[in-house]
Amino acid sequence: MLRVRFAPSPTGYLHIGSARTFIFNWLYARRNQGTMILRIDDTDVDRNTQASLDSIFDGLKWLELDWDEFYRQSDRLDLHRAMAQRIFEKGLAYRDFVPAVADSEEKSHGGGPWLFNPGSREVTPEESDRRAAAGEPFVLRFRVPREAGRIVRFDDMVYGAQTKSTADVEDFALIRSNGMPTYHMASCADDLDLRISHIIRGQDHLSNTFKHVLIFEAASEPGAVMPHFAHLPLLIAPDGAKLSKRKHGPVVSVTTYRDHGFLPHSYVNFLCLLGWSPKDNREQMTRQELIDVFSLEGVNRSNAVVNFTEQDPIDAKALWLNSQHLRSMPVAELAPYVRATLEQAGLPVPEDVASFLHLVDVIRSRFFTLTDFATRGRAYFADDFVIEGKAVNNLDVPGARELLRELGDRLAATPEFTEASVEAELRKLAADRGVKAGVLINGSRAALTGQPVGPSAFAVFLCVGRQRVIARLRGV
RNA sequence: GGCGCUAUCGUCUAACGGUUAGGACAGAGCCCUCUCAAGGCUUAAAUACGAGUUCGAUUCUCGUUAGCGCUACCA
Repeated sequence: MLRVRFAPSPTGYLHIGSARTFIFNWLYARRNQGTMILRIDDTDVDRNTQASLDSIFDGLKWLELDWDEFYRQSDRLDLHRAMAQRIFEKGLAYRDFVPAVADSEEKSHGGGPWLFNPGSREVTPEESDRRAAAGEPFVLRFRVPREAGRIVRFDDMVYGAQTKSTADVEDFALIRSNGMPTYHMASCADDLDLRISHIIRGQDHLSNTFKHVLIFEAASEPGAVMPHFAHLPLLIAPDGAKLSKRKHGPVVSVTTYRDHGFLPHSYVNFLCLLGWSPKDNREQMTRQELIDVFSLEGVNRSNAVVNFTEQDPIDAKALWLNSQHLRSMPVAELAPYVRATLEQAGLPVPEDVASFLHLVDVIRSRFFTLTDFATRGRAYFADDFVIEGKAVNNLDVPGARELLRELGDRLAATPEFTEASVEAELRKLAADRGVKAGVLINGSRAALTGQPVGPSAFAVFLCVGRQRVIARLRGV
């Protein structure tokens, strides 16, 4: 049975890299009828925040991503400690009574890596037990094998065969002196206990995996199968640095894209294209298509740049992809998002469903985000819109306002109100007054929508509705 | 410093020894057109560098350089 997990630590908002890790896990699970597990890795009590946890849930909810099982590590500390104890009893871990050094530089300088505190490995079991019983604090460390030539190896489904000499692996901590398991201990214990079959996570854990292999080997029963590993390339900033809120601002948070009016799925689609490819030049894909085609073989090995600037936090390709989805998805699927956007902006939603769908269908052809419906599309829903500068230019064409008012009068005098009838009326007026139809067409668009650009003008007349058209033209 | 990973157009990527190195976004131009998008066409743009293996390297090997990651009683 295939089981994957996404295991964030609640120490910040939901990062877009984390979101992508969730998505790849989720896609892999859904693709292979597996189980998606959400596990909150909250063993660092000092840094955990409720706000961060909320942000994770909010982000995943917005992206419409779900999971089948939920755990939090703080509920499972006994399991972690028991597994550490088992490793200790096998002699594969030892108590280190040396206090933590405040400055970690102290450890590592001097050329080679820091491996362990001198003497701590050699403390006799009797002395160790005695000092522990006396209440002396200690950190439980893994006793990394020190025989010359000992190699740790594993196969990564993305990065291939990996090896590392144990001479380069330090005696890492399993249990802190305050009794809390470390990330490595808790993560491995849970992965084992939850029978995770594939650990799919960021590449920043690639070198940690050697430690995890050591823990798995020490903690599992003989013959137990180790999880498979698949590491994902990182998402980085245009300057090559890791994305960080402090340095790069809001681009790193999924809420930024939500607030910019992205469709959840199009953002998922965009994230998928960072570090993964279906290899057939397809870019715009539905969620089902993504599920059908996702595979670890398609995952890249080099980091992917999220292309933003200080002026514009949105990657141009993400915006393009959003517009593609916005314009091509079934309008009935889009409508609820538009409805929510309008309601949030305090705009009334047309009651008649059919005409609402038609309206959305017409105006979405020029929009890029959901936000556009409430801003550039405001005049379709409310009367309190402002006429943009460039649109004003269209009205300021000599004679335009008079003509538009007259058009309003003529339309008021004609009961028929279809694209064809409006066009006929407008062209007739232009011919009667000897002006180009464009003056009336562009002027109408400006007067009716406040926008210099938009859908075909005659479609606009119908979308705005007869009453409003007449009122707006006459009031120009 | 040590160890690990990575390296194709500005960006995302395709090409699992033989291609005029393909696609997409962004850029430029043209067409279409009631505006603006969309769409169509065209254009500019890349194999980090150096060796080696091979009849032939983007592709395999080694080195250099660069970037990233790990090197915490963070995750």
